[in-house]
Formats: sequence, structure tokens, C-alpha cells
Amino acid sequence: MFRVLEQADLPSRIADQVLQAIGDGLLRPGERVTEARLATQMGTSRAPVREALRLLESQGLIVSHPRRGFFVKSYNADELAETYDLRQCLELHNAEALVARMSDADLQRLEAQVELLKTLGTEGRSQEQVVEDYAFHRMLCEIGGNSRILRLFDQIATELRSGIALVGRIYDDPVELARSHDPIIDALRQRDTERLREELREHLRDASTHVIDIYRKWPGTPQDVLPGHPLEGRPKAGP
Amino acid sequence: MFRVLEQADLPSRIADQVLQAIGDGLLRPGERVTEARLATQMGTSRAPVREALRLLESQGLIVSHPRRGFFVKSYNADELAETYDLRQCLELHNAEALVARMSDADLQRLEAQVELLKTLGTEGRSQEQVVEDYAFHRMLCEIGGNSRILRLFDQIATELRSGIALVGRIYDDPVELARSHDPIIDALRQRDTERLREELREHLRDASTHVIDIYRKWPGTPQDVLPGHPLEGRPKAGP
DNA sequence: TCACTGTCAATCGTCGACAATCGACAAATG
DNA sequence: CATTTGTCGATTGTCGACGATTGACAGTGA
Repeated sequence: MFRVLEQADLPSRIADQVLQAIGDGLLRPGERVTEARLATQMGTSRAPVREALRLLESQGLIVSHPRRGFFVKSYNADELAETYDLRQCLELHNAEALVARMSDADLQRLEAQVELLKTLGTEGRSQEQVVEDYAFHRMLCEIGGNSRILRLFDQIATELRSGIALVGRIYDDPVELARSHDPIIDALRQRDTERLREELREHLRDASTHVIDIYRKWPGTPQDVLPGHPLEGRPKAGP
Repeated sequence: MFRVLEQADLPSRIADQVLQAIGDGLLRPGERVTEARLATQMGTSRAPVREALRLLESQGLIVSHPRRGFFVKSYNADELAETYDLRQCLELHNAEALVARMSDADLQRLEAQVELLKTLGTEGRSQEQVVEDYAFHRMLCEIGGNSRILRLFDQIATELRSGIALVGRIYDDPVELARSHDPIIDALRQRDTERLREELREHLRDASTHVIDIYRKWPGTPQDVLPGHPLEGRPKAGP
């Protein structure tokens, strides 16, 4: 009857804002995040801010150095490659359970999702397409049935999405991106585990090499330097 | 010359203590963990305790319910199975990179580790054997070269170890456990990826079914019940 | 007897404050 | 001039305190 209304706690809301700020490029990788500044900007005390940052740290979006503070995580191409590797690991493993557990209704939902991807592609709504692309792969994990793996996928997706947000758009051709899901659907229709894994492997390889290439070519996102962070160092001490 | 001495911060030390308390069975699954009580016991304030608990929560050893507090995570057999499934996912995926990157020196270290397992097995030092068993598999991940996967393995290992600590000893026969690593070493010697995966799959399947069976048969570790936790509820309010 | 309501203690979430520590800069030293 | 030492402001780590919320219990009424 009445839905439970969960009053989102302060730390989560703060984390959301920080997350969005990172996604919007308002907070750039490597940039320092000061507890007190955030706290005053949000009109709270430092405690919930600190907790929010620790939450984001556990999700890999923020790094902290003891007694130095928090910084927006800056990925280099190698780390990004490792994360994509992990994602491939999960999705290929999931393929087996996926085929075993997928119902016909599930298949229809997946097909509909790919259709949505195509619509968004032809209409040039790349940003939404990225979101729905992850939603598709999330559905795969969900059907697979291992909630532990699903949670991990969500975490990885958040990281990769924030990384991709920096690049701008991933694919030059959104239509092509949407169509690259067709072989996956095909394999699912045939319930052919081995072929599904092969298609997924190829699909993910394409996506990762594309993104990583952009990252390698991009001079931005410098290595994390320590100590005395180069970007936005501490204000100069007056005489 | 002089090694850097990292003054482990308070939260980490607190987390270690809680971790050990869980491993020693001093804190049982489902049991409530009160911030204030821990704080007074450790002679600190609640802030670092809270941070320690949040850290353990991100590692999956503690669960928290908003405005209710922290509880020691209690696994049921299904969750344990999911975690083992994830572990298998990681190790099988890692096998490929492992064979590709393993040096002869690496192989010798692995062989030595299995020898150690056998020694501990014949001497009946089961507790240490469990630790060194995980160390062996950790070495596999380390050689694989994906630091992201290694970190995840560490996390899973902590969870499983705490779960195993409750069961007591895992294998009835420690010697048999040690010898079950021989086929893995064999496959590594031959640098045969496919065989290695097959051996690992079998090895992990045996371990997981064994542990999970014990868990299923064990009436302990009840489901997390909410609200009004059954174990150690709040003290009765006086008149 | 049973269901409901009001009260209460325990505990969490949040706050402001203080001390410890860090990096940057200037002065001192050779 | 290069290197070391001392000082300073900014920021984190930790603390004790207060209000808000929760679950348990006793009391009330049917």
C-alpha cells in the first residue's frame, strides 16, 4: 500500500553530490577535496562529509592519504585496463549461469533494452546511451543470479562511467555501438554459452581498447604525485 | 637504510582488533557491535571506532542498519556459495595471465609454498595451514599481475577465512588438503593454461562444497533478523 | 486475553572545538 | 649558491556533547 520512504541519510546525499561533481567534470582527477570546504558549502559539519568521502573511497572514486586528505582518483591507462580486465572476468564467468537461468521473459527484456540502445543511438543521445548500455550489462549480471557479482559490477560500472565521463563520448558512432550488441542477443537466443562468451569477449575487448586508447593519447589525468600535490596545492602561507 | 615507519592510524588498529575478535569467535555472527562500548573498551572516542566499523563494512565483515547500528555479518550458506563462486571466477580468469607471466623463479616459490603446506599438514598445524593455503592462492593472483584482482582476492580471503574460522577446521585431513595442490603445480610446470583452469576448478569446487556443506548442516549462524535483533538485543529498559 | 498506545532508556547521527601534523616558505648556515 | 633548519598557516584526526530516533516495556481499554 504505502511505500517505505527511506530518508536518504546525509552522507549518501553528500556522496551523490560529489559523485555528480566528478561526473560533470567539476572536480577533476587528482584534485584535492577538503573536508571543511565541502562541509561549509553543503551547510553541514565535517563528520558526514568525511563519511561520504570514505564511502566513495571504498568505491574507488576517491583516494586518501593519511594526514594529507582526500583526492579525486585519477586513473592512468594501466589501471583502467585492469578494471576492464576485471569486468571481462565477471561477465564471462556470469555467462554460464546466465544461459542456465535466463527465462523467455528475461530474453524479451534484454531484446527490448537493445532496441532502446538503438533508438538512443539514432537520435544521437549518447549520454543516455552510455547509461542504458551499462543497464543492459547489469541485466545480464542480474539474471546470472549471483548478487555478490552484481554488486561488484555496479561498483565497477560507477568507476568506469566516471572515467568515461572525462573522455566525453566513447564511441564515434552511437549507432554502431548499439548494433554491436546484436551478436550477444543472438547467442542468448540460441542459448549457446560458448558462443555467448566469445561474443562478450569481443564486445568488451572493443570497448576497452577504445577507451584505453583515448586515455593513452590524452595528456591529461597525470600520475598521482606525492608529496605536495601539484594541482591545487595548499594556499601559500602568508608572511 | 631506515625503513619508513608507518604509524598505523587508530581506525586501522581498531579494525584489526575487531577483525581478530571475529576470527577468534569472540564476536559471533549477528552479534551487535556498539560504537560507544568499543570506544570505552579501547580507550578512544567513538569517531575512530565508527570509521573502523565502516571500513569493515566496506569489506563485507560488518553490516550496518541506519539508525540501528552495526552487526557482525552472518553468512548463510547461499551467500557463502556466492562468494566462492566469485573466487572461482577470479582465479580461473587469472590462470591465463598467470601462465603467461610466470617466471621460473615464481614457479619455484610456488613449489616451495606447497611443500610448506605439506609440512604443516603432516605436523597437524591446521590453523597455519589455512593461512598458508590462502597465501599460495594469493601468490597466483600476484603473479597474474592485475592488482585490482589481487586486492579483491584479499578481501574475499578475509571474508572466507572469518567464515571458516567459525566452522573450525575445514578439512578432516590436512595432508590430503596439501596434496590437493599437486595437480595445480603440475599444470603450472607444463604451462598448460587449459589444464590449469581445469585443476583449479576442481580444487575450488571441492573446497567450496566442503565448507558449504558444513554450513548447511550447521544450525548456527541464523538468518539476519530484523527488527529487534534476537541475539543480544538491547538491554531491558528499567522502570 | 489480546491489541494498541504512551513512555523510556539506549544508541546513533551530527555538531563544534582542540591538538597534532603536514607542506610551503623564509632565514640561517656552510 | 646549495643545503639545512625553523616557523607558519592550513588541514586532518580525535574528542566530548547534544538532539533525534529506535525498540522494548508497561499500562490501558475492549
